[in-house]
Amino acid sequence: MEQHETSVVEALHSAIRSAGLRLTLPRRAICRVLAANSEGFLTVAQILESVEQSAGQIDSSTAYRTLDELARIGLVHHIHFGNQPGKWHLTLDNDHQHLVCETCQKTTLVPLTEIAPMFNHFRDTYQFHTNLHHFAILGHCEDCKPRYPHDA
Amino acid sequence: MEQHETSVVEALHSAIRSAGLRLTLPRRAICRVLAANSEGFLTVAQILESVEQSAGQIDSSTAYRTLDELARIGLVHHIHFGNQPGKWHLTLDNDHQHLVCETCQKTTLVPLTEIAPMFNHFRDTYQFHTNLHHFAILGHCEDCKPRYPHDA
DNA sequence: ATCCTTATTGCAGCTATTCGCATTAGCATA
DNA sequence: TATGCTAATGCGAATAGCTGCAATAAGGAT
Repeated sequence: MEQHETSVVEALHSAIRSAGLRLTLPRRAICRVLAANSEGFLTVAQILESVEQSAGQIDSSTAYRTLDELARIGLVHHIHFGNQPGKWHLTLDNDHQHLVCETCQKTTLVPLTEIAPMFNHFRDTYQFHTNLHHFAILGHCEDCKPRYPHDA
Repeated sequence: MEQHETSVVEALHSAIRSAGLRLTLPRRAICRVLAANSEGFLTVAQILESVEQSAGQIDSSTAYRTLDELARIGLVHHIHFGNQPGKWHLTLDNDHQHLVCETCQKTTLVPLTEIAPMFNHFRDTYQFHTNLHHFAILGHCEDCKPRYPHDA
């Protein structure tokens, strides 16, 4: 395992611990897989497969529950592209947001500073506290033309 | 059926026809149910139940496919609240966006004019065309305290 | 009114995801 | 290091949602 991966795993571990969650074997294994694929979006099936190779088998319900917890404490996103199974993605950096193309899944990072004004507006005007961790913005990139005019 | 509901149904019918889709019995039934609940968010299970009372039974796969088509031509949203089944909502008016509380599901409407600047920014800066129809903003209302500090 | 093309439907079966509950194992404390 | 509390796991079963395909029915053309 690379040095960088190791430090990502350690960061995840300490985040889990400081959120008051227990650091179990399945959770360690999932953290390792996520850290080894910090660039990509993984399905639960892919995560289970990877875990099985490095550690033992874990139950899929455990994976779903763990990923939900990690999302709740802000360590991962989950995104649905069209009708495909949901995908999970590390979000160690909390300083940007994702614009994801629903067609080609190209992801563009937007600094939080560019979108914070809108969320501050929601908070001040509507007393609504946006959950940035669960929040990814879907649409289309320039290359992937929408099928219907209204999709623009 | 109220006068208003009737006109909503007719608007849906003509939108379906002008999108090049066929106006079938199951689709008519689904339109009627949506129009009768234009304020709320309905699960597929609720839609099926309502349809069964007014018209005959329709298959759940037909409902899913019909709702997908309606979403594609911009007549409905679909939103997921946490881990609950997805919900569908009429969007005849395209002039607002939804802020949805993940805990109590209270929904706040925000005029599109208040959020358009951000999406225009995405378009101009990143060539990213946000899909407003599939897009709902999740978070927490003032009354539903987040369980973890970072959720604020 | 009938015919023809093909979009839609219903069915069967499958994948994805969730839930309840008894058992196990973190980890705080003694 | 041993003990106790309870969060988390694994299993089984249920629900949600999707897909392929043969049969059906919209709706344009005759």
